[in-house]
Amino acid sequence: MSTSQPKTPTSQIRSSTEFARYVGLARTTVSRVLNGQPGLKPKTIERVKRAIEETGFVPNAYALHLKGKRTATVGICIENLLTPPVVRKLASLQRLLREDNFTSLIEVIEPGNSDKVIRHFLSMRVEAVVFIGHFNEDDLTRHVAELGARETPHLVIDHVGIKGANTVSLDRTKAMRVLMDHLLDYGHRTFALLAFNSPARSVLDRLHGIGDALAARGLVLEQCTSAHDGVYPRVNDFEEGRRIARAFVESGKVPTAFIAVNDEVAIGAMHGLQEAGLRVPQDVSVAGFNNLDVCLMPTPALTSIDQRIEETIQVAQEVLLPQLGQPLRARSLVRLIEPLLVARGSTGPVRS
Amino acid sequence: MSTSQPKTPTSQIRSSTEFARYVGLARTTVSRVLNGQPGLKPKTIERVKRAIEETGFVPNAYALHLKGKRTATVGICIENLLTPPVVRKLASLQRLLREDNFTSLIEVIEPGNSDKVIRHFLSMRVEAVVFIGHFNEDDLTRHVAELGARETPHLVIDHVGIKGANTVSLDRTKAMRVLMDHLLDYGHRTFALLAFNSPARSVLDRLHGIGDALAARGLVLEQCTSAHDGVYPRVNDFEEGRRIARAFVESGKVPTAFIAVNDEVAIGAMHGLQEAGLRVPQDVSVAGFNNLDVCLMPTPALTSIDQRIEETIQVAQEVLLPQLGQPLRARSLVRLIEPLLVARGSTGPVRS
DNA sequence: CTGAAAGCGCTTACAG
DNA sequence: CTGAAAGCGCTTACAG
Repeated sequence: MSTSQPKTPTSQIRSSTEFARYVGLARTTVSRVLNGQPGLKPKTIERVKRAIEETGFVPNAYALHLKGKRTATVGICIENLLTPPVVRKLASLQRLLREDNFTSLIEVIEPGNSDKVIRHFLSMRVEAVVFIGHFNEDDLTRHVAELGARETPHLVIDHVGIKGANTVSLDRTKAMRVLMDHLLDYGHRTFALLAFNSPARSVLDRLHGIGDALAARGLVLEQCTSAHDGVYPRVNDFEEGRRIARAFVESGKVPTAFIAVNDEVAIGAMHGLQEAGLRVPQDVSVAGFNNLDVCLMPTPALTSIDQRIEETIQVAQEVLLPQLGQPLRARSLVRLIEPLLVARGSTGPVRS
Repeated sequence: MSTSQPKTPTSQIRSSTEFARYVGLARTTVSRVLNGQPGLKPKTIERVKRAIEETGFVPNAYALHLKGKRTATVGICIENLLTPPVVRKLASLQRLLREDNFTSLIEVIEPGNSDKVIRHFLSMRVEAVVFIGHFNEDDLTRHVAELGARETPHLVIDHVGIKGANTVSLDRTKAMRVLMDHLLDYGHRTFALLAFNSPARSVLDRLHGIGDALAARGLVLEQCTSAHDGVYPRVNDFEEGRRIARAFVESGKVPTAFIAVNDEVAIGAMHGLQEAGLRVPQDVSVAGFNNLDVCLMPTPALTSIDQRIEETIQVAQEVLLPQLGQPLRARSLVRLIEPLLVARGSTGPVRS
């Protein structure tokens, strides 16, 4: 019976009872082998191992966890907009969790489904919930409170300003201060803001950073900056950047520095400006945000802000893992990640 | 007791027993309300509903499924390389599954971890497994066979040629035939192949398509095409495209049409060619693959092949859902998706 | 070193 | 319309 037909797992065996009968041992013994407990005869272990290969038996996770085993599961909510930075954060986090033998449950939060997702996570008895990206602030605040009441740890990545939330985020305000200082040092005093017309907290924080940097030099945001942002939904960020750049050119008032909400808009704008005969960076400087691969493509390459995603996720892990299975910490914790300015050819001294 | 303090869920309640005691009903009754079974007094239903709000009680999914409820879970394996098309397929599929009240378990397959992932899926008693992208062919074949032996349905998206696998994929061979016909009709007879130096089945299929299209006009692949592909690992596809384009220019033998493995390489190449003083499409035509947003960015915009991802996922759903909970179908099924050529300014008639 | 018994949190016949 | 009992597939004391 236990000879050699290892190729076709007998799919009949569905429970440890059947499996134990197949091996000819008590369920208890089998369970102990499966869990690597000490004090088993090598021969017994060998028998069970071989039977697993023969039958392809996989224990039922639902019974395991019902019986008190940790679920070792973390629920991850990600925002609707699957931009490269969000995907990279998700992938990095999942990898780190898996290295610690945690499974992740991943759900995209869309308008109106966040309660359902959280309930699902709770029913799966996740040991923590992580939010990556930007969400409806009220929903998020409510979920954070509910998780707290259930003593389930949570972590909010990227969305700052949520009451009571443990947060890890790029310091977006500082990011823009750093970028502005870079441009101000080059002598720029007039700035085009491209596609910053969003009420999202992440964008507002960045506008604050811009304002702070200007204020530090005695300048006023409203006087130094201008915008021609579209009001329609953006279909393609590249196109949008080009469109806005053109609007500046046509208006006849072209600032010396263009600051875009992201790299795609920046590159679109750069193309728009170059098509209008302006030279980058001799006539205008252009800067993006996120430091995507695409930054290396235009000529000159695009100056951008790197989110340091690996570092963000590293910190996320350091903050999250110690909380799992522990009594909930009383005070919430906010960690900000230092932005990294990657200066390339698209920004330079203002023409005198 | 059941007055009004709805804000603070009493996190103590962790089981239906405790919950039933709280409401003052039998567990059976509570269970029936939770499952929406008929024949309950409205007042009873009301009582339970209110208690749920008061306590925030969420039933334990592990007990539910152990007791025989369907897990309504699908395992999704995605390839390591999280390119935009892969992410879009994943997101679309998960959305469709959720609309049918299926939960998805998502795991990235990395070299050597696929067995572990499949075991995890099996232990979670998934009702099907979906593979998105390209994987080690032997692993994939083995997993497909194992799932079959366990009567668990599966679906392979994108990876054609797996024995016994239910497959939905873009017809990559045809995609290249269509693109080649487009270029051949324009009079092109010399072709640069950019970054097709991969042994992946998806790339080989595309090379076959190129060969077929040439053969149909009495031309021979080896005589019409040339390559300067790098042997190093690619860090940045844009840079790689530019580098390869430069190699062609420096070699002094510049084909009239450049066909790239993807949009990023194509755009990099286009920039490289333009920087060398060649005009697109007057001097050279350039074509990409995937029809990403970035295609609209260069001047002229990039001709590309659209994978019709929504259609792919739609078919995936139509093929997969009917299999769930059904006896396993004997013959495997292969569906190919028609590619869509999106001709833009980067391709044009060959200079006479 | 191995086995029989209890119990995790649910649902589902089966009685009342 | 509601309740007591059995059982899903495991693990963990507790005996032998």
